[in-house]
Amino acid sequence: MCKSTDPKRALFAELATVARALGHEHRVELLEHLAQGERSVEALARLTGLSMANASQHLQQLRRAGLLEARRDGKFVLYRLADDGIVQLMSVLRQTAERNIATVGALLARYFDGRDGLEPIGRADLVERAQAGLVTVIDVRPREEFDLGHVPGAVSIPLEELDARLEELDPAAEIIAYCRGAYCLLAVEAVVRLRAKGFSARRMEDGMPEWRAAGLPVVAG
Amino acid sequence: MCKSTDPKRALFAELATVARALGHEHRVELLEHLAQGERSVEALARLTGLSMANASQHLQQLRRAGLLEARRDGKFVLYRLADDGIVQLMSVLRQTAERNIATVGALLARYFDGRDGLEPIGRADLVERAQAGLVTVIDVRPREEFDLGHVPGAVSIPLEELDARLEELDPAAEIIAYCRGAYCLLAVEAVVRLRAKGFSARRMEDGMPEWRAAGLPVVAG
DNA sequence: ACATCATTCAAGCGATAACTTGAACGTATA
DNA sequence: TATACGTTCAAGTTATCGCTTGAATGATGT
Repeated sequence: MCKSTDPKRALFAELATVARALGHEHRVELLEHLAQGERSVEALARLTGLSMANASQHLQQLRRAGLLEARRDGKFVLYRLADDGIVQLMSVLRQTAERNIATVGALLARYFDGRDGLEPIGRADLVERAQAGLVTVIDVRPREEFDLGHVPGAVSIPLEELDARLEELDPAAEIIAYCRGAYCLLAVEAVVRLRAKGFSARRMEDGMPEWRAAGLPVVAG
Repeated sequence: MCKSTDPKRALFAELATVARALGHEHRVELLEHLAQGERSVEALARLTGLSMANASQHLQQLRRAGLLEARRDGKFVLYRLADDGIVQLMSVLRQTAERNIATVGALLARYFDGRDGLEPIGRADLVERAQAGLVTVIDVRPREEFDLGHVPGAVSIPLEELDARLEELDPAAEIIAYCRGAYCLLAVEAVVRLRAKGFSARRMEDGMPEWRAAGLPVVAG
């Protein structure tokens, strides 16, 4: 009667295939890094602590699911997200996990609320205040990620250099730190340190991938 | 230096747990049915063709991931989505799959474009034309799903009854059919049959879960 | 109390996934 | 051409998943 059974099942299977690709801790971490821009297998293996072979296999799995694309550049193979919408998928997945998993809520409470009492500043707010010269925006990611794209007007101060470069910062202005995204704690760490030195500091909501996904301007190089 | 490694990994693991719960064809299908409203294990097993024990295990897996909740009603255990946001998660997952998986595109082309040349009508459009009395809206899902909630003014004509009830339909009005969602082909089948009988018919975009998620009014009973 | 029915649990089997190791492939440099 | 290095492939081990079967649990009705 209804001929939909077969193709419907096939579609469910495709959805499941994409979901299964997201269903491993290491692949989520790889995607989180790739949300910053394209990376070589070696760089990803180093960032995640995986063996090359293992990272390569996970990356191929993600590519088979259509989430990643790869291109060759010299002796390197560079992977990148196949689509900007994948950032949105990760974001919705994160929201669901936040709402549904008690342990996530507990972790957030412990690592954000406990260490970073102030609310993060929204992106729209930030643009406004930056134009008014009220805030100094710092990018605390490694410099290579800064070079691949950053918030206009932001200063690159990787977390490692923060303590040594405090004199560059204006003690009168509020300092806004950002990093890779909602679950990247580099900016939280920066805020904690800056406050300990007497600065007024907050972190930006989310991070670079969400900024990019929101269609806001990005400066590279 | 950065103490984020441990909790960050834990968060990635939580995201992966939620994603893994979506990573099986049968669980996607169960969620698709549960997007219509709460269902007993027996009903879900019947709808999906799974054994009771198997369906039960998949449902428990979804519940452990925080996607479902269960309550007891007499001798039945009724499962429901833990959160309306899960519909959104499924929707984004579907969008990603559509963009990324060639086979999904091919399936859609074959089963939608091939059989249903006209574009589906949007929800806003539908509301407007229904108020103007220009269209007849029919709900081709099984009656039990209609009873749990349907578009205001819609007539329940399960697909099985369609051929027998053609005289109820106004040949002058355009007929809009809808069912469970983007991947439910009941409405497509209805449109094909109605056109074969000379009616002017289209399907509504998506289906009941998305209608509900869009905040549009729903009538029950 | 007993029978009934929906659901869950427990055990067992086959299949798949994750990780490691070592070798093979491709590209750049000496 | 030979070497080095990034990447991928292939094989093997361990662990987990999916499904079935049969028994156990929990609520209902006779």
